[in-house]
Amino acid sequence: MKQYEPRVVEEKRQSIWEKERLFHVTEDKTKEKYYLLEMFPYPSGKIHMGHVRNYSIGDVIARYKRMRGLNVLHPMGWDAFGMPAENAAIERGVHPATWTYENISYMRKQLKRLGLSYDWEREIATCDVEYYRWEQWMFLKMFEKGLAYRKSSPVNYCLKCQTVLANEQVEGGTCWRCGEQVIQKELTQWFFAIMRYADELYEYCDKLPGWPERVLNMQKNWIGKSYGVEVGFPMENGTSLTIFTTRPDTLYGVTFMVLAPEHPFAYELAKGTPYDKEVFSFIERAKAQDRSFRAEISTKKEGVFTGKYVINPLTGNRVPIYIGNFVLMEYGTGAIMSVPAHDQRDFEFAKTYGLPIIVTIMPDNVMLDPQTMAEAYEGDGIMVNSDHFNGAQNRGAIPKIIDYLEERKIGKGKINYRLRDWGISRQRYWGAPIPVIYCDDCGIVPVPYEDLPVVLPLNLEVKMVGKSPLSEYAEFYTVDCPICKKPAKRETDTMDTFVESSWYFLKYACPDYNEGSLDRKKVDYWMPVDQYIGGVEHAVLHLLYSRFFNRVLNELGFVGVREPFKNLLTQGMVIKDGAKMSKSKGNIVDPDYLIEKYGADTARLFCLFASPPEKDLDWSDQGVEGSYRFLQRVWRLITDRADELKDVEAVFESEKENEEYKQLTYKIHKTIKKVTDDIDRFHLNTAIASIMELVNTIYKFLEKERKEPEAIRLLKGAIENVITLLFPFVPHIAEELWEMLGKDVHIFETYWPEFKQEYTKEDKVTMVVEINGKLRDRYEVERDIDESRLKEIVYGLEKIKKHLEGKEIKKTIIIPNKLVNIVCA
RNA sequence: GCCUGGGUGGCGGAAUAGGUAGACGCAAGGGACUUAAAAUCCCUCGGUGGUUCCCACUGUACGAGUUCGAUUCUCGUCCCAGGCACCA
Repeated sequence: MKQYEPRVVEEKRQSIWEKERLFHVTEDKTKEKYYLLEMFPYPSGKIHMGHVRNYSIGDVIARYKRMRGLNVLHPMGWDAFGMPAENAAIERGVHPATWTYENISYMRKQLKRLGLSYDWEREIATCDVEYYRWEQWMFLKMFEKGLAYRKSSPVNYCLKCQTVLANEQVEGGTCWRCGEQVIQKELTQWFFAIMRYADELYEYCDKLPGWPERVLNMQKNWIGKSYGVEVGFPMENGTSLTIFTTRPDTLYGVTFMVLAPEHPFAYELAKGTPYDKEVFSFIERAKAQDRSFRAEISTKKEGVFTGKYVINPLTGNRVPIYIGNFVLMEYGTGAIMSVPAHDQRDFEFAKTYGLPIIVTIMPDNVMLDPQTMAEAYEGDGIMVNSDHFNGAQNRGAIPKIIDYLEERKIGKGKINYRLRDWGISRQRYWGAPIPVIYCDDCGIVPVPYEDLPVVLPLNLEVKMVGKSPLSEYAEFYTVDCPICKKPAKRETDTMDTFVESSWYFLKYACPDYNEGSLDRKKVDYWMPVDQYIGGVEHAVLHLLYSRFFNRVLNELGFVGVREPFKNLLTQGMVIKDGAKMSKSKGNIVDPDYLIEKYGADTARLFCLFASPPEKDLDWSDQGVEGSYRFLQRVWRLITDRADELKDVEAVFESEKENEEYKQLTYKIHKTIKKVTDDIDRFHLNTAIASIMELVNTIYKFLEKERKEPEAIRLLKGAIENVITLLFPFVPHIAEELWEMLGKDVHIFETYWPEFKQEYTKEDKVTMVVEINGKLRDRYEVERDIDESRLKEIVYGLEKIKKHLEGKEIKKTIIIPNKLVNIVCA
């Protein structure tokens, strides 16, 4: 018997795969296509367990789909621009490009060592000029359409990373990458107009049945769609103050207005009034407050009276205007109407500043009295103090009130979004240059298409200074204006790296295409991605940006589909000792060590078996041992009798007279069915469990000496199935064993076993016998037994008779082939 | 506060349409083989109690409900994880 040496087996199989270009695909119209994609990694140095897990899951699906005859595109590449490369440059004096490409080559080797079935001929790295030049090209197209624009606005800025961050990249006031507190800074930046797609991105969430509920929920939360109305409150100077509210049903209860300190009217109103000084100092104070501090719920709500009033257009009441630190300029109109009776914040503000409270919604059970109310009533009820809306249910009245406002031209129904446009400028070096030139005379001038790419210069030294390296490098930024030819300056900011990952899945379809950004024909053959697999941490970032970018490219005519990812699987994290595996926690397991010790097949098997893909995986060294043990057990099962089995013709079903043969036949077919169904619904852990069961059954079968030719043939059939079913999970050992049985590996690559329906159900079933829902006995009968015959048997059972003594049977419920429940008094 | 998920043995996890709770694996205990160990193989393994080759009761976070029957459906409570949050 040959010892199981994973390393030898795996290196042998991998070199064959590589030599035969087994995973290379081309567009084949005669076959059904299947685009399987896993989120590409950032080349940080080495792969980690999260990658091993993600890519193992993907590889099972890729290999399984290939075996089922689909034309599978399974690519891999590198999200290669980004900050860590610059940090490495600063810390170790190595150029970001060198660092990145070295990491790529090491990590590529690691992924190959895992036996992942990628078409490496389609590999892309986003830091490659041939990649980002087309991104610059897309930027110019977006600029033409007004989808890329420049504006000055307060932006999130991380002092440690020395760059701007998009809203999506700020987590609880801290930087998503380094965890440093994010500050607000007024800067002129480039933005992508993702808000134009806010509604569609929101509404399409309901048209993505293949996405996890959780992710769609997160995207919806992020987009934050809310229905309401904009209402103009006339001011005494003749203009009007517009506010946004989702609660027009409380309009009759407005007792004051509040403006954001940044509101253009804020200072204007107080000017020249006795409140002038106080208002001015309040605004300055509020503006100086840190934004994340101001956004804290616990921060005290403060305000100041401007000395001016508006008229409530419904009641004619004169209502004072305040300025408050809790009103946000970015949301709605930067001004709110305040209804202290029905909004807790307004209530607290009113109490502090002694403002009146008017109740307009009355709950069913209590009478609200403004004098005694201890808090705002935010629930539903009957409208009161509301003129001709009195007596209406507030919820039902909202559309009618909006109609009423629109008829009188006081207000207009409006939908507001929380989503902001995507700020893409980064004051960093290691990214794709934004292809724009600034000319004193001509203004913002896009780089002409024929001048692309704007190449990121590699011959400069990267060191940590306050500014981006490019802004210090005259050779880069000194340029003549393409229009007037006078000296001008090139943009020195680079694009957010999330731009690269917003379209890489399209480039995989045509990696070598050079005549334009994308080869529409090939893109249309492969898109959409049939299955996308990656971590849930990108639920709003990458996945939302990609949905946006794909729409833009759809409108520009480069891709036929609107949504890029048909099905999404978000795999859980890898946990060890109760915490996410990470260098800082010191609880990492190095994939290299694991592969060295147990081999790639064991590493893959453990990751797949220990928990279902979407859940977190609890790392267990003993669990790895267990997976290794199982593979050795399979190895022995075949190698111990390979010679004996080699020339035997396998059968997958055997005569019904022999009970043991029959049982094994059933087990074979039931396992094929179970594994097929389980892979289809991503229950990879239970698929493996059922293969283990089949192996256990075969060992049981072998406890008796098997000499009859029929037994040997059936044994071979069972073993062949173990190997084919295992193949997507542990391809190296499976192929090796397959070959040992004298079989052709090439057939195997495209073969998935079929089960016979008749053998997935045994002809004898164990019926459960319950009395009043309590299990009392079990009994084996023929499948589909006649009901009256069954009752006769069941009533005659000793244990049942004992329990039924002296009781009257009221009815008997029979679930065919499962259970009998006798209901008695 | 709002919106999603989730809570099952010592542990990771099964139970696809309301029908045998705990598949499969890990750990643990016992045994076989061995001079010994490793490896391998076999047995036991939710809890409590008993007349202990068997039987009873109990058990899927907690409390109700629907049902002949609930881990699964409904309502309420508690806890955990994630998202959003002074968003008007």
